[in-house]
Amino acid sequence: MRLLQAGLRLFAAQGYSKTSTRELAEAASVNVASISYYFGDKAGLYRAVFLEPMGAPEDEVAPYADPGLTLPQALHRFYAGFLEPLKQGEGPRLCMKLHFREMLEPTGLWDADPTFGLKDMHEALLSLLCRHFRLAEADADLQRLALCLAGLGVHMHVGRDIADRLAPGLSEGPAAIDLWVERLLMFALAMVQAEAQRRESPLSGVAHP
Amino acid sequence: MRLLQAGLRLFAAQGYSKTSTRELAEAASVNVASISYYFGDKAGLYRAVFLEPMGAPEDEVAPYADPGLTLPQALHRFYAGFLEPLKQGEGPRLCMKLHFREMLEPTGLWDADPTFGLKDMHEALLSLLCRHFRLAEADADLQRLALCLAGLGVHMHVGRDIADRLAPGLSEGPAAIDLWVERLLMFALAMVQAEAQRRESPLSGVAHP
DNA sequence: GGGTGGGTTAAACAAACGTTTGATTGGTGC
DNA sequence: GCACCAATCAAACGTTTGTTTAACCCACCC
Repeated sequence: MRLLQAGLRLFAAQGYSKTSTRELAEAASVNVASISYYFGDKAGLYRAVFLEPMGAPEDEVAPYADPGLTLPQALHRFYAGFLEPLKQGEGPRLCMKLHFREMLEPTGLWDADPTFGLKDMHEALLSLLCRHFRLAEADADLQRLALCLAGLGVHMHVGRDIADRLAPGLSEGPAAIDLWVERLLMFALAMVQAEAQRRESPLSGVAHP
Repeated sequence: MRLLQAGLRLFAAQGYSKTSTRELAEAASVNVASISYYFGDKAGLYRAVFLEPMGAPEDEVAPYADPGLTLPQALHRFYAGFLEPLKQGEGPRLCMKLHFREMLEPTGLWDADPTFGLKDMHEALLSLLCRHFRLAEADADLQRLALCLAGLGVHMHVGRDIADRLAPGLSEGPAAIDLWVERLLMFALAMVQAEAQRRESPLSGVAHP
């Protein structure tokens, strides 16, 4: 159905409310009535676009939740999986963008659970860190670390357009994305190590003015 | 003018296009016509709300662009300045949110320069890193590092709501924000150090599967 | 008191919105 | 040939949008 493609493209590009039904219909080269005919209404089309390409959400988590992996291995899989949509065509990229857009200004779709699969991801990240730090339960500082580690990945998606203007061409092509994964992993490991050092000698905070 | 307050609140909360003029007028307890009377049109009110609290943009950059500062000092000022709005009332917080919203889906206000003051910030960050790494000019890896450092700060603003759901109470009160600044600084320094090590021995990449 | 002008108001405006209608099409089974 | 079905279409629906209109109020000045 061409409406799904047009919906993904337009909703991801300009948001839900700025996209009119007529615009959608014209972009898909179909009649306006087709929207309500196939999806009930505009919100139905949005729902369909939003939920369609979502397989099992645990597929996202599984690769790096494996307890057998070392920390660098797990984090590498984490970032590689996170940035993988950037390597493929514009389809998966737009899909990611749409999801992050929904996250930043919910249309009410997942009002009940605005954290979506994010919750799972965060918990997987936490348990991974718990294992590494040999902690039974995550404390506040581990939460902070986990949020920053995830933020590194999220930032690559939501800030991509701006980053491309500030430093053009840094995400061009699959090879560039692979390089990003490498760097993110390096930064992430450095952050984990810094947190570990802080835990050993809590007073090692850098002297600030 | 109550319209400015209502505009800030509503525009920041639900975006430009989802906020109607009648909603704005009712929230401000004024007549609908007042919007065009005082601001010309809805876009004028948005412009006023958006630009009003902006002093000189170089004030944002100046504190940490000083070449006399050490790297930890400069980065501390950077993050402290970045998160300071979070410590104040909801006014500055909403203002920040509005600006980041504009960044993620431009209404056309700064279409000419969608990077806004971000460009200045990024360049200041780059020159700071250049000094630290004794580089004449920033290369791609330095750009990547700068983007990640900035992303750490940006993430605190755009991801605050979601982070609060994933790990509630981590940003409650000025003391918690100060702690965040400390941690972000620690992570940032760790990332810079990791990049420095990588530059010394380029092959020190972690073995990944 | 009468006029002046800024501020406010309800009402109206055209345009765009999401949605529905009823007619038309083209293929399928009988 | 005829009935049936899903699919598509132009047109119209009623509502909401942003904006404008014209009247009104009230303090002020000559």
